[in-house]
Amino acid sequence: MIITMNRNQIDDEMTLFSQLHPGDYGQIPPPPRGLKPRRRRRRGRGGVGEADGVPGGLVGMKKRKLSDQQVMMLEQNFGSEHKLESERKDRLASELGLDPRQVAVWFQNRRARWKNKKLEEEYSKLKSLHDSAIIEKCHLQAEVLKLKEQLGEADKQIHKLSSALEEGHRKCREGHDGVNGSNSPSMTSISTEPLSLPPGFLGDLAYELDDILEWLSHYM
DNA sequence: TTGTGTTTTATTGCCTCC
DNA sequence: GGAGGCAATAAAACACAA
Repeated sequence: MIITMNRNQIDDEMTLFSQLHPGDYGQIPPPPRGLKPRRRRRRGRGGVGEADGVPGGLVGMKKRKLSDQQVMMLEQNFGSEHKLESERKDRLASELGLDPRQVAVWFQNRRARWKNKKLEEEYSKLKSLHDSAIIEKCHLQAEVLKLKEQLGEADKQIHKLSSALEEGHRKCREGHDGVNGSNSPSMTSISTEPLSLPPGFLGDLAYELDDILEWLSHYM
């Protein structure tokens, strides 16, 4: 898997990584103060073939792949400890018939690979967390929508109810103002009958409304 | 065989720590 | 100031499709 990132992304990842793995060997150094643009280095295969001044004594050495045996041994050592003290480096080098510098370089590159792998793992972990958070968010949004619809419906019913109450009230007043007699509408005509609330729709509120209606029929 | 992409080995330049 | 670490990068080695 190839991840292409620009410098800023990499820096962000590094920061994240160092936060997630504070104890890991690779303490990411703080951003260099007054970061100078890196000087483009000159190359020239002269490095390897130079007669002198080449660190590690790789003079005249052609770049050569390490044998499976050597790699296995190095991997074993890396597995037990990612850091390489100079004593171990020299011992390993002589055991494997390599230059100590080669051993150091191998560890260097191996640490870099290990770090990249860790980063990729961390990335996939965070990505799956992010994905499930997105899904959860969708569910919650759908739920909010549903609840809003229910709320609108409840508002309508409440409106209906209060209109019915008002109507009852009005009729009641008319009854009182007119002749006390047979044609006065009784409070029992105020009924919640036309209100077809879904069962359990208003919950406890429905009981309260019944109480209110009863109370009104008593005192009006 | 050859072009192309990936991996591995090695170098360079900079930084930190002792 | 030197040793050692790291990022960036070059270049050899390797894998593999066309």
